[in-house]
Amino acid sequence: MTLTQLKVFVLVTRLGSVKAAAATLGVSEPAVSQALAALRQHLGDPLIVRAGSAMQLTAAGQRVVGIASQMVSLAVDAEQAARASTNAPELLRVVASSSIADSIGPTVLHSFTTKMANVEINLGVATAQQMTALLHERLADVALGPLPLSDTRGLTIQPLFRWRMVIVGEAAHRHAQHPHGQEIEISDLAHEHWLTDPSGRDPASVVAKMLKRLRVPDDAISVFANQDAALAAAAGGDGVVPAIEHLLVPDLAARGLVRLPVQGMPVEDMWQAMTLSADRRSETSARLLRFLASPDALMEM
Amino acid sequence: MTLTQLKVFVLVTRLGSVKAAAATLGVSEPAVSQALAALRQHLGDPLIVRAGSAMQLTAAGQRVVGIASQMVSLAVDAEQAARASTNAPELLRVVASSSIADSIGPTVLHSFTTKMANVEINLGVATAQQMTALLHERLADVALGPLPLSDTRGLTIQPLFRWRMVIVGEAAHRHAQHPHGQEIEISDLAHEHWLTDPSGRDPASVVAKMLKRLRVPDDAISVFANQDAALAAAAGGDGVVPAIEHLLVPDLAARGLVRLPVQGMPVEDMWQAMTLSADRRSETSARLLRFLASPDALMEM
DNA sequence: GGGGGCCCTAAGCAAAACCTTAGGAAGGTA
DNA sequence: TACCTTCCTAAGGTTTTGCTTAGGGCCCCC
Repeated sequence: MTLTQLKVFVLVTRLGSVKAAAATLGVSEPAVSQALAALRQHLGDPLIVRAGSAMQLTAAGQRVVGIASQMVSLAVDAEQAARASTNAPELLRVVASSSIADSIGPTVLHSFTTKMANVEINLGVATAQQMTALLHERLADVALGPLPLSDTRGLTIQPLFRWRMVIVGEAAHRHAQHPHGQEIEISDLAHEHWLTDPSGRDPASVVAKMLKRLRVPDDAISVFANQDAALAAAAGGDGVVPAIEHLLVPDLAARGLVRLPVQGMPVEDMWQAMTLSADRRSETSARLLRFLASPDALMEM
Repeated sequence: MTLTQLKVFVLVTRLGSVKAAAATLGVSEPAVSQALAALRQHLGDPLIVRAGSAMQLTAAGQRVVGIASQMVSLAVDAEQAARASTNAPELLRVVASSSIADSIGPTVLHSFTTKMANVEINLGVATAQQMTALLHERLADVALGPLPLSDTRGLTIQPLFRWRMVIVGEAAHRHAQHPHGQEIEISDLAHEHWLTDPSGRDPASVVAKMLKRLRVPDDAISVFANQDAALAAAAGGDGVVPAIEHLLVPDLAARGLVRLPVQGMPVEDMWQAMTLSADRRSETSARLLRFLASPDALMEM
């Protein structure tokens, strides 16, 4: 029984899937499956079994998962306690959606570290579902992203940043040719090829919700490392991009791109900052949230 | 950071010595020292340092040891929870002094398992100081032995068995020649060679206390695997044995041995049964203690 | 009944954990 | 000063973790 095995078990339980736990931990699926197998053998119980499409805890699993969760949490406590007692910088583990990690995240977090003495920030990328799991298991301290679809009980959620989604295509795009002032329907774009950053794969993101509403098939969606790469592909005529307005460079036209005049666009959405509920988060996490709500931080974003 | 490393750290802290922790875990001293070194490096703090003859926790060590202790305890909980949920026999880890483990321990514990359905007992040997550490860190459930010299706060202690110590030597021993009815002084035996079972090395035992009072040097004490082996050596004229009266076979004379007529002998002593305090011990541990206090168990012993 | 998604096992490998014996360093003690 | 106890490091070994890719089995859904 190792702490790694316990962490894996807890994550599989919370996410309801071996595959999701593997993605969250950034390892392959067999890695998770084997850690689970080792724990199962050690404890002499399957702990969690497939029940149709979901997974279900056994009786033993139910009792063990709470204990395992405490142990994972205490392991974090131990490391934090040691850091705090040795004047080592406090480590704040922040996870953010791909869009945020590629845009306002680094800037505003760096600004926070310069204001706060002796704090070190670690920024990772996750989906909204992963964020809730990572927060609950104390594997992350602060999460920045869209409002999760999953249960948010036990979390403190605070508005972070209001942004607007626009659709960008090549200047030569047929839908860019409409007479000035005339808008197209979003449904006209249902059969386009769509180019997104990794956030487009996050079911909680506005982009993914829109693509789902349009019933765009998976093979008509290409995921790029970031929005800029998607825009570069769009300039080559590969498709259209659901883009974050403030991330668009001013010289869009120079790159052969235009905002498509889609009705209802831009769509507004709000990114959120999340931590555990007030009594279970660290003081520094709370300070970061307060900073993110301050005018200073808003200016930076 | 592994659970093994945490267990080692907690034991070193409680026992105040790397050497003692190694003995308790049944491994070599470097094994403990290295586990500690790995944890020290991982947490970036020495955790516990030598301060003269004792060891002292650093600030970080003080904060970490409590967390580590909880983690070790939770690991035990997890295994017990899994066992309980799968109808596997509950495991009761009993440690006893060498004398008890070689005499009444196996008998009375076996009797308990037959009375209790689905309980498996694991019997180990430890000194009194080790017993308190093992109980506190939940590495043992019940301890049977002499009253510990160390702090017993947090423990429940219950009388187990009253026994009497006598001194046995070969029939040809010069002190066996005294006129009938005339006793010798115990101090007359200060320069004898003493043969004991491993309990003689436990500072909390009556035997060790007596040898210390007589200022018997270490090289005048030979430790045997059990009392019977010590008696066999005594029959060969190797020395005298501080023996447990009820463990003496009736045909002592046939083996060429006699009880030496020492003044003040036999000395009475009480073995104790110990667990964590009532609210922190398992129900089965409590049942074993109740059983050990019952007339049935007393009969067996 | 054929895909497709998800979980598992197999095989192979690198790294870490964990143990040993041998010997050095640092402290208290005679 | 010399010695002894205790802790640590060094060197070398086996075992366990933890990861990968490859592929088999099961279940749901069409």
